[in-house]
Amino acid sequence: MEEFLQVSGALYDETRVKLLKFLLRHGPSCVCELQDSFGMIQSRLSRHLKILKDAGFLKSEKIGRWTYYSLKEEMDGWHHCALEAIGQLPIDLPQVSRECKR
Amino acid sequence: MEEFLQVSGALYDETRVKLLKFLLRHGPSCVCELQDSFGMIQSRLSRHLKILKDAGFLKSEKIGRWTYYSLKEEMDGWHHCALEAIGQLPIDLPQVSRECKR
DNA sequence: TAGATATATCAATATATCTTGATATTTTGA
DNA sequence: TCAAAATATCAAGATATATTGATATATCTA
Repeated sequence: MEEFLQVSGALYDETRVKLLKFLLRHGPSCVCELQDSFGMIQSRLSRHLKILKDAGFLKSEKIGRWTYYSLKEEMDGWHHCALEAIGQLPIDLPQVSRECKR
Repeated sequence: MEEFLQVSGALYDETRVKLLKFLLRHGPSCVCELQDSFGMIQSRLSRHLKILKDAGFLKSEKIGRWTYYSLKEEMDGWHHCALEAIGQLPIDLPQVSRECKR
């Protein structure tokens, strides 16, 4: 039950749904890339990514000073179904923007 | 998006998940039956049923002075998948209790 | 018809979640 | 080695949601 609620909670936020859809479309992205694309302040973004990761939707990999977030490969039916539904939502995503200095 | 969030929000509450599972197992139930089974005060229960109904999980039928709630027959994939996940949750449900005087 | 039952809704309070700004940590490159 | 960049986390205030108790409405039955 606890895990089910954690997943539902992760999905109950427009920002997080958009992040999932963005990663679904554009693949692995570093935090600063998402930050620039969404025009979101860093602490807020970091928090939402953590929630999505803790709920089992994302994995992260640290490379140098960048952390790349992407969708987990292995997911159970419930997660998978959620992503499917999100993939079909008719919402506008921001353009990819990379102002981070690498 | 709005509807997706409404559904996620409806699922982000232990009480409501239990209600869905109860109705999944026991079929149509009147409010007082649920009230007695769950030992929940009436206003609280009524509120949660309304949220589940508004989110597209339940329908209600008024018969005499009773209102019966049950799962909607027609549901999209996202709703359906949620119910499937809930059906598999290993949680204890209350015994069916009918103290309402009919 | 009056009283009891079933249900819905509202107002007030309690609790949880989100946002922002500040701070801490790690890594890189000059 | 030091400063800047990338990221995470924490504290405080703002916002949303849940719970309770009170009240309103409709229906049944004596």
